[in-house]
Amino acid sequence: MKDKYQPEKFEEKWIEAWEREGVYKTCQPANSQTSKPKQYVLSMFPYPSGAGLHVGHVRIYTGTDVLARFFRMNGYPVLHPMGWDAFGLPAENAAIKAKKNPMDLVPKNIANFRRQMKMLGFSYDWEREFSTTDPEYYKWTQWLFIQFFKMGLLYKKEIPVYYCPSCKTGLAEEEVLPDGTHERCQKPITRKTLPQWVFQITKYADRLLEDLKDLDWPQGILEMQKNWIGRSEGAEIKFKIKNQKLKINEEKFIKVFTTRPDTLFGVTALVVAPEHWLIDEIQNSKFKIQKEKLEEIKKYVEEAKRKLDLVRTDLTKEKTGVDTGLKAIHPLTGEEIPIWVADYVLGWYGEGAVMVVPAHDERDYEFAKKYGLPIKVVILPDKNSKFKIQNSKLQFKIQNEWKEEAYTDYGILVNSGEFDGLTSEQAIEKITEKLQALNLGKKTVQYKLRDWIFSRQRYWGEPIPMVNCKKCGWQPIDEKDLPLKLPYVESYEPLESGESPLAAIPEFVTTTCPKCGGPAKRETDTMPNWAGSCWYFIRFAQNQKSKIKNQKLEEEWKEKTKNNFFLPVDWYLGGAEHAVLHLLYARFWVKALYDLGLLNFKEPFLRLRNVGMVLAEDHRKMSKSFGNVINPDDVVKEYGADTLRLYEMFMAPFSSEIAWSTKALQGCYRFLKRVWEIYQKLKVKSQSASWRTKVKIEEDRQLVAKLNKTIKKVTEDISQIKFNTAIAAMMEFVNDFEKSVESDKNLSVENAKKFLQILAPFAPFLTEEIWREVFGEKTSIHLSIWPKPEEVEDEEIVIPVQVNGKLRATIKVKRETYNVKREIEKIALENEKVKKYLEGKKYKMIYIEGKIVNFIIV
RNA sequence: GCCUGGGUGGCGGAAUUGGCAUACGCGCAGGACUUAAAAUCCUGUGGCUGCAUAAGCCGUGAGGGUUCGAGUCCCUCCUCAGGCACCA
Repeated sequence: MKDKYQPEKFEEKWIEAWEREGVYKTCQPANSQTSKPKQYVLSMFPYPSGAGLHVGHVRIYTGTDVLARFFRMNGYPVLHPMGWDAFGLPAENAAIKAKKNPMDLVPKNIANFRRQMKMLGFSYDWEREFSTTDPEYYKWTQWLFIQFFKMGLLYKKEIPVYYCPSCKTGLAEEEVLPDGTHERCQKPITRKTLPQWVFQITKYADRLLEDLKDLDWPQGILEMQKNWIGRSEGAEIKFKIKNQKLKINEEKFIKVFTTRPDTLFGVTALVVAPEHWLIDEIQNSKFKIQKEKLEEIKKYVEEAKRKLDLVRTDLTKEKTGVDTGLKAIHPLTGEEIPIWVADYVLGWYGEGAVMVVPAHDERDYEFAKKYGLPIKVVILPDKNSKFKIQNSKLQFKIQNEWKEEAYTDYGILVNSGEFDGLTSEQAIEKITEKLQALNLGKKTVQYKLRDWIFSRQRYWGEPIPMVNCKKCGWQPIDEKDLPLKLPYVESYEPLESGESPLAAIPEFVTTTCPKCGGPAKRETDTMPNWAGSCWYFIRFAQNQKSKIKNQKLEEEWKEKTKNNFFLPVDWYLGGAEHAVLHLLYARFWVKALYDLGLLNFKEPFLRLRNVGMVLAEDHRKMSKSFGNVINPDDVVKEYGADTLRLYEMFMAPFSSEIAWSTKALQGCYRFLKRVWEIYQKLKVKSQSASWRTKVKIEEDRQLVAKLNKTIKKVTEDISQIKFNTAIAAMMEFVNDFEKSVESDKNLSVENAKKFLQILAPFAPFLTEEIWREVFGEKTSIHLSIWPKPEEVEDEEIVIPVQVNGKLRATIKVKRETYNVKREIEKIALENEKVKKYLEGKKYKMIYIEGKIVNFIIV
């Protein structure tokens, strides 16, 4: 009587056995004498929500688990860890909702996540597990903050920030969705001026861009990072301000940034942003302007500053602005041009001011048309192009058609004095050179990237380890006082003042200055949820046990980290939603740590692969409110962990989105069941006949050939993250295997084991059970050595035969003759169908060795 | 508007990188087992013409091109998804 496939009967047993036997412990070769390179295989670690593991998590983690198991069996030293990203708004908001302190709630959630991960058989080295909320971990996050502060990358500044009135906290620009809502709570965002810690990521803009070229990342993600950093080359040009109130010799300039210095002669105005220093000086009466104008400007600027960038940058909105009445001097023509203020100019980009070239910039044209500014054409598509300007309307004749638009492409210069006749490319060089010679301009580079606001006015984050002393300013706390622990509090909800709840705890706030010993106040802001994930991958690799007493933190860090065997990460798998933020921040930290001499590599993640989302059966996102959530616990209970793992790897390429399909899941269950039954039959055979003894059995040669092809395919596919086709190949093999089991011919024990081994990364439970129960192995299949495919050549190969490019027949050819063209021709012509088409015709024969024959009738 | 990916049966998707299009799975149809259903197993399954498991034609978003040969390369267009968007 053969056993049925009942995963629930053995899966739990193996979870315990693997743990007891230490099967997945990280092997750190003493002197890295192994010939194979280390493989650090990492998934983006989860925020442990109360809802437990999502089937989307299961997909990423199965992906890295398959890779880790594959590399382990292939003899590579593997680091495959897991931890918890538990600080931040989601955990805190959930805690507030549940009316429980996050400090109590988070460990419960973690325990549940850990249980589910073990249930799914993920081969983590659990000894390295930690949570970003462990004081022993955030001690180091705080220490790193201090190092960054000391190197001048962090400073505190009063700045208008995005502020979420619902979450009562300041936000980074990246946390604001395009519709002006908060990415976490989806509520509208306003502006508020708050003192904030600012991280100068912009100092690394060029390196963050430059080093992308060495990364093996998805093209789309690289592009998104490039766009986000947004480098553009151009010129900075100085326009002198003319005003009677300025003293003789006192010169004031407005600087603008432009990528098109070739259009300089077409400038008919300057526009500054409402935040521009000139506007402040006008309001402080530094410049003499008409009283009505001043009122108008004040009103306009106040309104603009209240608006979000998102509203200001709404493209559909009509442009507005106010003429300041001030004039600037054109650097090359000496003409006087008006200075306007308008909110379509962004204060933070470039110099916060632009030169207006209505004829060659769409926005400027729109603005000039509305306010009747002069339009001056200085670039033509080619020498003989025609254009006309009537009543502030500009038209170009393009391909015999008059079109009303600004001409924004490159072309030939006209009305540009000595530069007439040059191409735009030439003029950009020449005009910039001339300005440089006059000390009125220079070549420069601008970035879109903005500095990173690093403060959060919330409870559930790493306390910022800084103290404010009236005498000494901001001072980092002494390293012997690290970690600065987050106090357990009764009231952890944000304060109405917009401050962190820590500000309401006098025992926390009141302290002494680490420098002078005088009275001082602690910083009460906490770090954003990104902080912990900026270096967690480093922590996993550190040998966490070695610690010499009284060792300085810097020494300890260097000892554990600098020549660390496993760093950096070789394979990083996760969702594309982290394309910019997390990945950019982590790259930034690594570069800064490199500069501090704390790391010896410059990029954290060498290979990145995205995982596609798992949608519900109805093709919508899984959500409680839709009632379409699939719980991994339920699936495992009904089908076993192996089925769930296999299904999620099989449904589509790893990076594609999939919609849940219980039917397809059942298909994977059937496959595993068939594998189970095949080996049960072999077991029966082994007891009744000679199968497991040393006596030679007759093998099915075709099946052996198929097996070796399958091993080859699976080996290649796994290392290219093509899990779906690897599984398809194994299914194909099983289709044949199943038939052969019924016959007398068969596979040898060795070969039967090989198939189990290649299936093992996907279905670790089932394969382990068979490995030990059917084959009587004493050590885990997951520590066995990956099979090498043997070259088994088919005796005959099949070659398709085309006539005039259309398939007409296939012929079988003996392997020893397949490279003899004349033989192939002879065999092909013997084929009835081919004969029919070629009878009595002249033809030319094309033969691609071993691939195809094509007869062309001439 | 700009950037990046895609578009292949009823569905999810394969295709050795220019060489038998639709592997594998789901679904569907027919059959076996069963009093019956579920489960399981077997067979078939791109479309059209045909009694046909005869023969042939058409077929990878649309149109054109290169080639003995195109899902794959080139040009033009349509369309879907994601990202960015007054960045001067």
